[in-house]
Amino acid sequence: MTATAPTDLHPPRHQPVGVVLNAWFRAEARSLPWRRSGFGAWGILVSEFMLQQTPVNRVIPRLEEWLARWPTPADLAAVPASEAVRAWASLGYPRRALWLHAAAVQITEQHGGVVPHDVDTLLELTGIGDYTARAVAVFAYGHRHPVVDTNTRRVIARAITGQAEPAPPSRTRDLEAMNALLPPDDTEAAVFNAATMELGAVVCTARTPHCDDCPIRNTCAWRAAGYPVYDGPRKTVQKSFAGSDRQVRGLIMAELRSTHRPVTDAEITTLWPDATQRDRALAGLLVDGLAVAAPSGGYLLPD
DNA sequence: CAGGCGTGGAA
DNA sequence: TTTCCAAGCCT
Repeated sequence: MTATAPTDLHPPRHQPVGVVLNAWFRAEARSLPWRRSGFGAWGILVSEFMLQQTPVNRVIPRLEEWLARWPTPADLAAVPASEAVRAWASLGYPRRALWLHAAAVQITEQHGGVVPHDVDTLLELTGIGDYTARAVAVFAYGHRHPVVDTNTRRVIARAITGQAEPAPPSRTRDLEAMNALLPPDDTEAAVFNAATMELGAVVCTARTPHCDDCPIRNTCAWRAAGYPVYDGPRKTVQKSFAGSDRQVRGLIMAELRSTHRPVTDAEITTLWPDATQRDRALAGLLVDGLAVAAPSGGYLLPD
């Protein structure tokens, strides 16, 4: 064996993070439906709606069913919103089903049935915020923009800033931080956005990060600092689900999804013992458009 | 801008 | 058991 060359003793330490992460992503990324070539902008859009606050493994079966039934925005726009809410099943946050249906109508009526390309146009669609607009423009159409989600914020906080957790989200600051890391090439930038999210999802996870398996551990600022504990402001704690208005809303929605007939007040009464909370939950669903009063009495999913 | 909005799996 | 967390958005 020959002696190790000096260059091997001092490998490049500042290879752009994008180059390293993209190579890792191309070798290690999970195979997910929306990453298949030719998946289509509509499929990407539906997947992004479903993935808002809902884990990947729970989304996949609903997504496949959804796209088999409604392969284009016009297909979804042609059915009542109630069908979207039923197909949403128990993914949670059923307002998203309503918003996705509304977006399909907008796309069909205002954009010729084609999912818009531009971030600003996408932002005008119901239920699409800054993350989803950028995700669609980048992952469906290959445009070069920073895409920042909760995974991205955590990866940047650790690998770049050196903190265990990100500070509270700041749109301007977060986008600038990601923009500074974005590779110049459009395709590489899109892959980098996905790779950063993937790293946060499977390696640089919230609770027990797998730092030994991390492709950028050698340049990670958090690791270099000795993994300091987070000392910033705490995230607001969510009220427990049991006994919450959310739980009552969920029970009523499950009942509405279970039938095409009006659900009567008597049936709703059996779902939850506390009348005040029941009334509050039902009123909220009516305001949100997830339930409507049936002409003959009782309540239905919206048309 | 803080709070509300479902559901279920994992630690 | 309880708590945390999961590709956010809207008001």
